[in-house]
Amino acid sequence: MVRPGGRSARVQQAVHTAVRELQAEVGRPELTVPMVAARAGVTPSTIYRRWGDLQELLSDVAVEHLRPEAPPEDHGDLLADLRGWAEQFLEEMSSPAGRAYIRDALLGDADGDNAGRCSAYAAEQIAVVLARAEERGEEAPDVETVLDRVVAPMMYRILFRPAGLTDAYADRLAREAVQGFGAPR
Amino acid sequence: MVRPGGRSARVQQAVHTAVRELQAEVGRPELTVPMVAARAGVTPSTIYRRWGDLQELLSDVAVEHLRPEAPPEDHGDLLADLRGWAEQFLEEMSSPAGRAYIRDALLGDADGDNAGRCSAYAAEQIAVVLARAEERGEEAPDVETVLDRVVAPMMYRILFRPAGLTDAYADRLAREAVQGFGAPR
DNA sequence: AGCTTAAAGCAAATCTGTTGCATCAGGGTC
DNA sequence: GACCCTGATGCAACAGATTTGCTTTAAGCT
Repeated sequence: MVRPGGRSARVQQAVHTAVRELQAEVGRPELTVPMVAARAGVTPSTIYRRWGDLQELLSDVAVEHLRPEAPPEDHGDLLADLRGWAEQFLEEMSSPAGRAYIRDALLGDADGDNAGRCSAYAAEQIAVVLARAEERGEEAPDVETVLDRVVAPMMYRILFRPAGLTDAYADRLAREAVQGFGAPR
Repeated sequence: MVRPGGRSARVQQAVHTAVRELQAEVGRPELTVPMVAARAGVTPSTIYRRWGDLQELLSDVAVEHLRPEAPPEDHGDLLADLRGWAEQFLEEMSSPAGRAYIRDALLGDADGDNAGRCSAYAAEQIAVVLARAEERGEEAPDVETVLDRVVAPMMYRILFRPAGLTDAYADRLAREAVQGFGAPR
């Protein structure tokens, strides 16, 4: 059972904080479970029991970093909203830090839970953009289409070919997703 | 320097074989470097020195698994070729084993070399399909477009939402990539 | 207030990962 | 074909990480 206000919650909080601080201070490659435990004021075995190993812990922390902090900006029309969102997404995710978080999130995640959560974050943001478009009376593709046409290509290139990713690329994907959505099949 | 016929090559071979055998026998979560070393008739320090850690070793082995074994089948036209290739790709990659290999290839790979190699394999196969289409006089998109429209969506879903991936999905992506390529922008 | 139980602390034992030094096998040179 | 040079491997000792059984703590419930 999860006891939200209790000691477990405090421990989780302390451990997460310790991971973030130490990542910044000593760098991820130097991180060890005992080091995190010491900083969090906890014994290593607690961490091993709760998280299994360092990778799962890092995965947890990474997912928190990847959670969007604010809804996407409203630029007045679908294309502009989607372009803005895609540009920002690409910029954040393709940075060395962003790529590290994505890798960590995927890595310590045998069941795919954390990966699914990341995708859900993106889907939520896109859903907001599309809902606004609907309200304005614009024709809009559905979330799945935008995932396929915009998010997937960016993520694929971030993971598999991390060179030459520019705003222009994000723009083009957004444009093609919106304009092509009603195009002939 | 790599000495292809020498001891290094034999060691590499023995270690790779040991990894594959042990993955099948005890499962990947139980794998350890000392275990692999013992099976390969090698000391652990050799592995640590050559590969750094288990993840990099697994990454190496995974990339070999992901190398295509034969050129894509020729079905007589672009759409059929692409559909066939996409279906097969999705089937192989979305299986639990396939996903494990992809994850391993991506994750034990600080510099992104192995990930790049995976993408290059896919790009080669697609280039073959597209070159055939050109020879037949068919209009064909370029490789990058197919990566964006077909490979990226499949890979994104394999990694981030590993549920409900069917042949029909691969079909649809292939169809949209081919028919939409000349569509209005 | 007292009881129940999941989670945390503690400590011993085990195994993984690291490192310095000696040895060995290939490849190149004469 | 015998001889050195280079880099990779073996060995062994060590440091540190991970596991595990048992005890203790504290949150939630009656």
